Amino acid sequence: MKIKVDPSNPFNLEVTLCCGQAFRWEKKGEWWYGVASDRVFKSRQTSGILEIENVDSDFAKRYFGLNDELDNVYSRICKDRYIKRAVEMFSGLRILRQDPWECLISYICATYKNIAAIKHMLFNVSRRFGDKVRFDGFDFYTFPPVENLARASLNDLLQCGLGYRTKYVQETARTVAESHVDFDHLRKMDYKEAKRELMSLPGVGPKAADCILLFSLEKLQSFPVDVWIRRAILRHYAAHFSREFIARLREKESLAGSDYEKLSMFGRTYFGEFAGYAQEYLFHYERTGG
DNA sequence: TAGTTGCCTTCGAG
DNA sequence: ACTCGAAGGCAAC
Repeated sequence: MKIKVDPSNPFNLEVTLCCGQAFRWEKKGEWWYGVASDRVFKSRQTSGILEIENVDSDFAKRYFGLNDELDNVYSRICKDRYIKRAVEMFSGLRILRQDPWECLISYICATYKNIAAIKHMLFNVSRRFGDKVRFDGFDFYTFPPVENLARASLNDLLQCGLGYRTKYVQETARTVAESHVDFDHLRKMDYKEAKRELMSLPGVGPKAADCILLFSLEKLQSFPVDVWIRRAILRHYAAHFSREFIARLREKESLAGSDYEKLSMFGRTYFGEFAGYAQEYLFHYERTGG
């Protein structure tokens, strides 16, 4: 299937897949191969044409966030020169709509890890506990179904390189397996309620919850704060906070819970209903050296 | 080459 | 309530 991408509603496949929101896409030749839910599909983009194969167009459009009106998003979040620069540089970066289950486990694994290491862990988990799918002559692995991780032994999980996250993954998988987590319900709940619910799961703090809400549960106002966003705020948005607070932030290695909430709340109120979009542009801009 | 630093943080103890 | 340190291991420098 081919989709026309015109400049008034841009899409940039490469940036969207490389900016660190999803961890299981790989480029082979000129095609990007991905596994979302239990489908393997591939995509490539040349100038104004986006090609997608092996999946229906409704799913692909939703997954790639193509239903978001980016001109509207940009006009809402472009509040200052710095975010404008980030938006211009990475125009067409979109928030993916990932599978909530995979997203949940991914961000439990993501704590205190860099992106390369996260990819490595999730690849191990998928290879060991997922199903093998052959496509275009390559082997892919679906993300493990809930039951597979709920049944997994601590030792098997440990061998995937999860470290201290092992028990969080197992406990969370068991909680989901006992159907104590309803993702469709979370999607309908408001931001604060859904966040509280997610944070009741072991291994899910405020940062992980914000990522899961943004990347898989349609909460586009969610504003995850990691070390890069904290850096961006210190450099470019310090004037929005008190002198003492900024001084404290510069000294501290890690964020206290209340400090996290203060920064995240700033993002949500300053950038508005699409704060999550602003966050991804700032994150990518800061990480790639601006 | 080998060592160090840092990583899209969370949890639990004090 | 709030601070502080520990927790795999990979990868970039």
